[in-house]
Amino acid sequence: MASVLSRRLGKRSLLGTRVSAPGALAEGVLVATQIPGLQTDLGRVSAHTAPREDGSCAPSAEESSQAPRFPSPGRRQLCAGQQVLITYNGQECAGLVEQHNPLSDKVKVLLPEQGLQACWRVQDVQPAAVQPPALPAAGGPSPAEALQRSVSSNIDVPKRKADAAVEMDEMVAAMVLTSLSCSPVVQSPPAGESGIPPSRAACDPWKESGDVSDSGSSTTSGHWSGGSDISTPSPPHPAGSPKYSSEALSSPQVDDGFETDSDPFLLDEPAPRKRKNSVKVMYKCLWPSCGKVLRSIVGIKRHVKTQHLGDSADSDQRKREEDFYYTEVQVKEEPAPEAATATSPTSVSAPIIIQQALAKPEALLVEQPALEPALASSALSQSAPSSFWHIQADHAYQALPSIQIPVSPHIFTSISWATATSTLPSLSPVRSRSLSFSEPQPPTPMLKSHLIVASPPRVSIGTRKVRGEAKKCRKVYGIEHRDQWCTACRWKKACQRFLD
DNA sequence: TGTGCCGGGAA
DNA sequence: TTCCCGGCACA
Ligand SMILES: [Zn+2]
Repeated sequence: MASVLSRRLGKRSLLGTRVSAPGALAEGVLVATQIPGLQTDLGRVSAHTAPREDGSCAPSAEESSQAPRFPSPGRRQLCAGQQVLITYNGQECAGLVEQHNPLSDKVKVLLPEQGLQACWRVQDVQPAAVQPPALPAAGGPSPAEALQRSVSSNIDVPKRKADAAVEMDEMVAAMVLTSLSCSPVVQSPPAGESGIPPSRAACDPWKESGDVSDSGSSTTSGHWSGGSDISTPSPPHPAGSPKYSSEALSSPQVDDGFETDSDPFLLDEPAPRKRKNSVKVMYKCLWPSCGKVLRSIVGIKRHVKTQHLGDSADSDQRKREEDFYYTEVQVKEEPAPEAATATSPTSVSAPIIIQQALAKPEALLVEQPALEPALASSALSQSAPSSFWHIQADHAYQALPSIQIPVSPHIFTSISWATATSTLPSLSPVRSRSLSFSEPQPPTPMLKSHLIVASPPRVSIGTRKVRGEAKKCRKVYGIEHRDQWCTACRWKKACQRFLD
C-alpha cells in the first residue's frame, strides 16, 4: 500500500508536468498556442489558468510562447503556434503562425491584436525570437510579447527529439484513420509505441491514461470493481494514443492506480464536481505541437477544429476528427488531504468511538480526498474494516448505532480520464467513475446508489439480525440480578457486554 | 417458552 | 438523553 500511496503522491505532483508537456512534445519548437485575444473567440470559458495553480501547465497554456527559442536557423520553417512578427499596416505586430505552407511559402498568421487572420509570405514573417527586445515597433513591446518573454524563461525545454514529433504526427494520423474506419469503441491503442518511452511501454495504456487525470483519487488497492468492463471498449478512447504519448513524454512516471469501471450507476454522475478536493476537468488539446488546455469541451473542440483541422470542419469526418485531438484531463484544484479530518456527524457525536486507531491510514489519506462528502464521511467514520468495537462502558449502548455498524468496505472512487463525454454519443462515452473496494467484493452490484453504500450489508433491512448463541446478561445474571446486566440488556437492546 | 433485541414511546 | 416496554423472531 505504501508504494501505492507514494505513487499516488507522485502522480499528484506529476499532474502539472503532464499538462504542460504537450509543448514539450513539440520539441520545444512550437509551443504555446493561443493568444489571449484569440481565445476569446475560441471559448474563453476555459480557464487556462486553472491548471496553473499547481504550477503545472502555466506556460503551455497560453501567453507563453517559446518561439524565441526556435532553433531552426537556416531555412525558416514556421510552426503552428509560433509567435511571429509581421508587418501589418506599416506596423509590426505580433502574430501567431497558424499554418505554414512550405510549398507556397505562405504563412497563415493570426493577428490577435487585429483580430484577423491572413496569409503572408514567409519572407514577410519573422519569428518573434529574432526581434530584439525593444524592437516591437511603434508602441513599444506589446504586452503579449513581454509576457511571453518572461514566461518562456521558465519553461522547461523539452528534451524530445524532432523525430519524436514526427512520429507523433504519424501516429496521430494513423489514429485518425483508424478511427474513421472503425468504430472508436473497438479501437485498441495503436502501436504508437514508437513515440513512447520504454518506461511507459510496459504499462497498460488505458490505465495510464486514466490515471493521468485522476490525481490521487483512485486507489490501487482496489481491483476492478466492475470486474468485467461492460464497456470493454470504453476506456480506449480514440484520443488515447496521442494523449498517451504526449503524456508519456512529459511524465515518465507511471501511474497505474487508475481504474475504470463502467458502473452504469455512476456513468452519468457528475462525479468531478462532487469531489471534495474538486477535481477540475479540463480538456487538453492533443495536437502534437499544441498543449492547449481548455475548460470546456466545446472550447476544445472548437480549438481543434479551427486551429488544427481547419475551419472548414463541416464534413462528418471532420467533426469526428476533432474528438480525437483532445482529451479530458483532470486537474486537482487543491490538495485536500485534510479531508480526513472531516468527520461525519454521526461519528463525531459518539465520543467513545476510537476507530481512528484502527482506521487504515491509507484509507484516510488516499481515498478520502476522492470521496464525495457523503461517502467520505461515512467511509471515514467506519474505516475499520468489518470489525466491531467492543465498548466496555455500559453506556456505550448509546454509541452503538455508530460503532456497531460493520464496516462496509471502503469505497474508493476514482475518475478515469475520459475523453468522450455524454455529448459525444458516437464516441462511446468513456467517462466513468470507478469504485473499488479494499476488500474483494462479489461482482454483484451491491451499490444501488453510491450514497448508501455505507449501509452495512450485514444487517439486512427488514430482516432481523440472527440471534447469536452467546449468552447474554439476562441469561448470565438472571432476571433477579437485572441490575448487573449491561445497560443495553436492561433496556432490551442488543447486549453490549457479550457480543456475538 | 425463554431469550434477544427492534421499534417506539414516555419522562 | 435515559429508561422502559410491546412485540416479534428465533432457539
Ligand atoms: Zn448485556
